[in-house]
Amino acid sequence: LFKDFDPNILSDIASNFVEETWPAHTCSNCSNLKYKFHIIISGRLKVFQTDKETGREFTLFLLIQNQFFDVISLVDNCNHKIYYESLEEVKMLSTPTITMRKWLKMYPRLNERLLTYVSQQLLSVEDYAVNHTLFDIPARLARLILKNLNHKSQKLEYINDLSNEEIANLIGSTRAVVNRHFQDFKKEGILKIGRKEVEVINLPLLLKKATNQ
Amino acid sequence: LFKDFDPNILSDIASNFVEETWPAHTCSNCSNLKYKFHIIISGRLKVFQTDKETGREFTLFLLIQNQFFDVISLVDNCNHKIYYESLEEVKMLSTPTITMRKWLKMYPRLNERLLTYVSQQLLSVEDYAVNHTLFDIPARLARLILKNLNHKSQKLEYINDLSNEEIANLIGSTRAVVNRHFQDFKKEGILKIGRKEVEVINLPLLLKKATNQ
DNA sequence: GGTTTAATGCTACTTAAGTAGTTTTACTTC
DNA sequence: GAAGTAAAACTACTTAAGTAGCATTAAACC
Repeated sequence: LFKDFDPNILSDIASNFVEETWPAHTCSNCSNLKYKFHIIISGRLKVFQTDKETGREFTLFLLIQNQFFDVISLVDNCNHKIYYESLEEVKMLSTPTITMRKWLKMYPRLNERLLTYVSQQLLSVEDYAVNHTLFDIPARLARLILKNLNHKSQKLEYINDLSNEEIANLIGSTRAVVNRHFQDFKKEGILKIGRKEVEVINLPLLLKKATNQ
Repeated sequence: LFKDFDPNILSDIASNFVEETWPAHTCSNCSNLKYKFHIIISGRLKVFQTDKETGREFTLFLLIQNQFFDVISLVDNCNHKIYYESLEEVKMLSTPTITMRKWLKMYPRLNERLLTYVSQQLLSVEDYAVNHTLFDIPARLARLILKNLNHKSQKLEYINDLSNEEIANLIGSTRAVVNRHFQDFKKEGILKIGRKEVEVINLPLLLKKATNQ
């Protein structure tokens, strides 16, 4: 975000950030964070929505190192009602929204970088929306796996240790349904599944699943 | 987008735009438009994805006056595979992507304005994703109506003349299902439905539907 | 004004996804 | 190594959404 900035400016900016540490499974909603901007240093932060009636959750993003939140709240008149939860201990830098807005005025290239970032988020949510609308759960599951697959190890990165429940939240389904299809994939020889661990055995078949055969 | 620009600069910019007119129901995919940036003057432009297998469509945006496309393609390394269709005659201004990128470098506040625009698009798609994941079709339909309701006339604006098919594309469903629930809403005294025309009769009941009772 | 076309309305059927509840497994912790 | 806990596996059931096909109505166009 602040790459190629003049060292003096950079140290001034840095002095306005404070380090925060959230222990694993810390929850927070937007209202507590409304007036701060955060940059993640380490750990994964789940950004989600929830329906109190049914208790169902939907994960919009899993933020990692060098990602920010909430960018939307930097933009005037944009209001974001959303929840956050750390999947493990998460370290981050934070600064008041007002300070960040001031820098946006002072250093125009920041806008450019945020534009890139928000555009990627847009593509990511678009992708989710399209998948959810046009594909069934086996296909969405296959696509999630493919998106996070390390082709060398044939294993998942970044989401490998998630429970069925969290996987379900990522594709907009429920634990039981995700598990059902994992079992099917196992029977069909597509996946090898350990506890919180997934390995791809038959990649061509998985690719076929990803497009509804 | 170019508000408050110096008149001289503005006329230079204007000279680099050409006017385009798409007749009603003109289709185009991204590959034809990859190297151009467009600003809509009049008419509605549907931005959608489609599954060739099933023929199902999903409408991401309905763009109107003063909206742009494709902003994503202005950002480096972002690639947008998407389709466009004019719902009626659409007039727009267009300029090469390269020119637009040049201006982004020259006039930093353009980045700021695009950031605002993309952020709103992000919120809009987020809203779609959350609705699709957490609510059933009656609720999504009710929410779509509420979002486009003119509270004075009790009628829909902007999407009032759309067919059941196009409504279905907006909430990620199919024509038959949308029609089924429209009939239910009619029977329950919530809506009065004419051909390509919707009027709200019982707003409290509609609000109740919007949250799954 | 009659014909064509498109949108809507309706019935019957199929199926995937969600739900509930229980059992089994494996990991953690003392 | 035993006890406790959380995740995963499995069975049975319910339901909403999608699909197919046709009938009806309204609009558009010669």
